[in-house]
Amino acid sequence: MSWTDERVELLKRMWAEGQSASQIAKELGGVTRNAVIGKVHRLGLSNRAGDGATERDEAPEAPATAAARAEPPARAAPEPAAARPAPEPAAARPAPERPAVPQPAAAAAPSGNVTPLPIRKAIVPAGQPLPPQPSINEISPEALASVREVEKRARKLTLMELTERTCKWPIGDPATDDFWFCGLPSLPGKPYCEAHVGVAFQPMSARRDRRR
DNA sequence: CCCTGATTCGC
DNA sequence: GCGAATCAGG
Repeated sequence: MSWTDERVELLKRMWAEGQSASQIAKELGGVTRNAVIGKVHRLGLSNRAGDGATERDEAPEAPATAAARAEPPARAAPEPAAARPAPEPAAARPAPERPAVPQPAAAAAPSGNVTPLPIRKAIVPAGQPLPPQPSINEISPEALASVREVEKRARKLTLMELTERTCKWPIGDPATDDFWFCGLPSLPGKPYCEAHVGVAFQPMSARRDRRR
């Protein structure tokens, strides 16, 4: 692959957006992250400060990583400060036969149907109606216990920190600050860690049997 | 280990 | 100009 105008343009765009070299390489295809970095330097783009405004003396310390900047988006209503009692992380979640839950970017976790959550009733992700929500009793007690335990050790990653090898199980309420992704090592080829795979993927028969 | 960007240097 | 190898770091 060569650096065609289009590819260079895409590179510039993504780099400006704060995408990492490896992400850009993946997107472009046919090049490694090294190639991307090399190109970035040759193009003189290495200083990701973006504009050239004011930046004299002293590096901005935290160069505003992608993760840092990507955090805030999903806030619907401002909800004037006010002391919001910390909602405890919902423990139980949907357990669809096929993974209907987080799908990387769209990950708008349906808030657990276990904890009512104060104030914020429940922000429906928007768009289509939610898929049938499996009730808590459709999940085996063992899996549930395992999940509760594991979530205490979650790495609490933000959306942007997820990779192909991190568990993408959402924890907490996306409408509050108590929201993150599990982030523990995911099972090879699976989107979740062992514990979360346990509640995400279940044989239909097992679910039916447990159902009330 | 996973990941990041920076630099070097033979091609 | 290109990018693998390497370095330095989180």
